[in-house]
Amino acid sequence: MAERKTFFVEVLLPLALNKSFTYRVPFELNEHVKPGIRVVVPFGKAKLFTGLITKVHEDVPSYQAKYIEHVLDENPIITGNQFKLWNWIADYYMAPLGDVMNAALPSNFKLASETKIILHPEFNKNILDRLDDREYQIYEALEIQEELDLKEISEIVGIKTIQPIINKLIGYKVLLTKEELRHKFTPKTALFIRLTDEYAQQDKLEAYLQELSDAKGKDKQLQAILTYLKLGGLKGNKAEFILRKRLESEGASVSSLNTLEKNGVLFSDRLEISRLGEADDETKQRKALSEDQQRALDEVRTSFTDKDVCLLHGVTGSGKTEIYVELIQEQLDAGKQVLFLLPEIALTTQLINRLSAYFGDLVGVYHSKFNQNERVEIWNALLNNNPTKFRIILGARSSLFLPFRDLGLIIIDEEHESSFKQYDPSPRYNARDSAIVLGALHKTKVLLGSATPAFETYFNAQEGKFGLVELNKRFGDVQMPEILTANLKKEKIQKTMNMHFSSFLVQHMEEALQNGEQIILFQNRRGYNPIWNCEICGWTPKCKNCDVSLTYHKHGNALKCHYCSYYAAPMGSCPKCSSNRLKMVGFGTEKIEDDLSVLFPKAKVQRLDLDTTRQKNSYSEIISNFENREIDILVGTQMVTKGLDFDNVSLVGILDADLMLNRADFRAFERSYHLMSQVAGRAGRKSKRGKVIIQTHDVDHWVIRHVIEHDYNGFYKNEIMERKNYLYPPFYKIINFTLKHRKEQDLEAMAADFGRRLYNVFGSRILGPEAPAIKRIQNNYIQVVKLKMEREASPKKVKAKITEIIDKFYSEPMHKSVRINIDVDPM
DNA sequence: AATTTCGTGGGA
DNA sequence: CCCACGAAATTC
Repeated sequence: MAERKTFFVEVLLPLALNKSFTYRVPFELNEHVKPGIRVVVPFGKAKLFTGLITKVHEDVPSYQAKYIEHVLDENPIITGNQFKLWNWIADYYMAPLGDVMNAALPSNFKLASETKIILHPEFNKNILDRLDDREYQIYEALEIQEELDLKEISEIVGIKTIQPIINKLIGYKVLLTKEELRHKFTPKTALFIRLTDEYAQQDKLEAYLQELSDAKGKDKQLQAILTYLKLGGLKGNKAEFILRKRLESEGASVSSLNTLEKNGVLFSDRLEISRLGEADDETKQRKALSEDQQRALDEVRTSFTDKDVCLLHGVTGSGKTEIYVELIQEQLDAGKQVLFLLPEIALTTQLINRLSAYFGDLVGVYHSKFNQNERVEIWNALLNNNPTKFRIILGARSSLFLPFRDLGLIIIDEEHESSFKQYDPSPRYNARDSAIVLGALHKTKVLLGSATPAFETYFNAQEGKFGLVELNKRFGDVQMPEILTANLKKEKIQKTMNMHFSSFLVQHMEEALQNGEQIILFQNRRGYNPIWNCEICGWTPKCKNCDVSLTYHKHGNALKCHYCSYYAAPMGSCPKCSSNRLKMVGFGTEKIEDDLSVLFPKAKVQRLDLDTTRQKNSYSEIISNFENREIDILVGTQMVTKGLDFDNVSLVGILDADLMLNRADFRAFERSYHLMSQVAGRAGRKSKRGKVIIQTHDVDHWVIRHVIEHDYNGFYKNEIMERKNYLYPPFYKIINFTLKHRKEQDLEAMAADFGRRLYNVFGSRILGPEAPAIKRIQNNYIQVVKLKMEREASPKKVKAKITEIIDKFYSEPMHKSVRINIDVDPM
């Protein structure tokens, strides 16, 4: 018999800790432990966690290690390259590896136990007399609920320290705790309907149809059944389930379906649905490339011969997608996988449909709103390198964590988008930059696409680090839109403003509406929502947890905080001076919607922002309504700027350019340029040159001038000098340290101390500490310290120093209660 | 991160 | 003296 070895494993747990934990392997599992395999391990007093084995070894630790409880996988669920990427992200973004794992694994893979409290099975009613009020309350709640978690119990009794009470009740044998491994996932279902077995019989059905058509007032029921049959509900004698929604949209009335169900003709059931495999039947023909596109494609290929990353800089509407399609096809033909990254909101749009039309089932969509089963399905298909499924992954930033086996190309569209950077929760990684690292790990080329490249990217292209290919013409020689400014300063003096609309804009809107053309209005989001203000004393309602004014939401008639869940009812009079002169100031999209209904009572107006798209499908619904021309004017935030192509939009209005230009942020101009030219790109497609009107007080602003002339290059040249002079990216790298604490004074003192320690090492590269514009969020005060370091500095050395300083700082007892968040390359 | 343990100050 | 809370320690 072979020698019995004692193995230990390093297990990575989904916690924000910078270390792994050592567990002992029971002999019978010796054969099953390998790096990359998930295990269930006990943690703390009674918890169970799923963790990932990172290493198997025989080094006996100095403490008594606990045993692994279960092994969950036969084979590793992550690849070596994935693990390398995790480590790179953890190092570069200074995030705990556990956080990276949390971001990387689909939540279906992560099981964590939750402590549940239940009644003791041997519990004896006699003991109830000995319970006090609180204890009795808990008992009572469990009689009703059966199972409660600690937080719920704490809410029921109204105090926070419930552990002693629970322990006492456990001693009395009233309660028990139960540790439960639970899947966080609930499958998505929808209502389906089919004929009952009885009516699925040919003769029975025919007789019934005859009966319906003879009887009076039953045509709707007849029609409902015919619709069901038309959609292929009956296969021989077998009745198939059909999506109820689909029947309804094909003309079966809701009430007749209900009646038929009541009469035992139809039978409905909730079934699990997946979004997989619903691609269009017909595969579209690929479009032939224009001369310009062909040239760009050739240039991209040439660039890839000696550079790993290439920037495709093509104006909106220049047809970058067709070039992507060619490059994807080439990889597919070579049997390789392709990763196509997009900003989250662009994912729900037409691009998916277009690519699915080209590539059918080979496209897998991976993004946060999609169901977990599907994610695991995609994960496993990639892990097994399934040659017939999901060869192209279309996804938001997290899809870069998938287990690619044979990656041939990475495409990042809308590369400049700030949503590629994750802020909360940690890891604060930039998916574009991480994807370039992923490309290097796989020895794969990376293509970045944008109409308005990020400065960092364009800079790298100019320096020759990345290849650069330009597409300056719109596809089919559609003209670039004509951009005009509306002079708010002048109109205010001449009193020709109508609410927030200049007469210039109104006039063009009228014209467009008369021609039956559609309009998009863009309004930057937060900070511009309506707030209340007392005209007499200037009082404004504030959030009680955060240092912000509450904004008014007509929907729900409430004053809400954008940073926490606090809300308040609108007050009739000012609580400070009791006047009733409370007025709304500022204008959000809601207000604009109202104003429009006054200005253009006949036009159909629709809002597109976070509020109106909260429900899952409302976004695509609004978009398709707009496409079908059921909406005349679409008012929206950033959302209207993203990759939407509409044929009938002749006018785009930017309601307030000044607000974005005047932001105190070194990226304010870059962002303004991006936003303005992206929205402008929505105007005018095939037949007619579009018009864009920018409302501003400063019509001669140099950024606006460059937008008008569609001159990215000129804008870049101007702005890059500023960046250089003021030591900003891409010349310098920034790391932000955000300190949070409940007490303002303590925080200020600690932040000053922390800043001083950094200053002692990095000198004038340290800025701050400083309170941000919003200095308190959810009852925590905030201070920010910035580090600006030379691009040439060694990130490894800098980060080692930072880690040293932070560790030292935290080792001093007085600093234990402050939290420090690190944000590398902040956006 | 999420519990468990520790320390302190208020209320009877 | 006890109890509730917040801070600090601990997790293999």
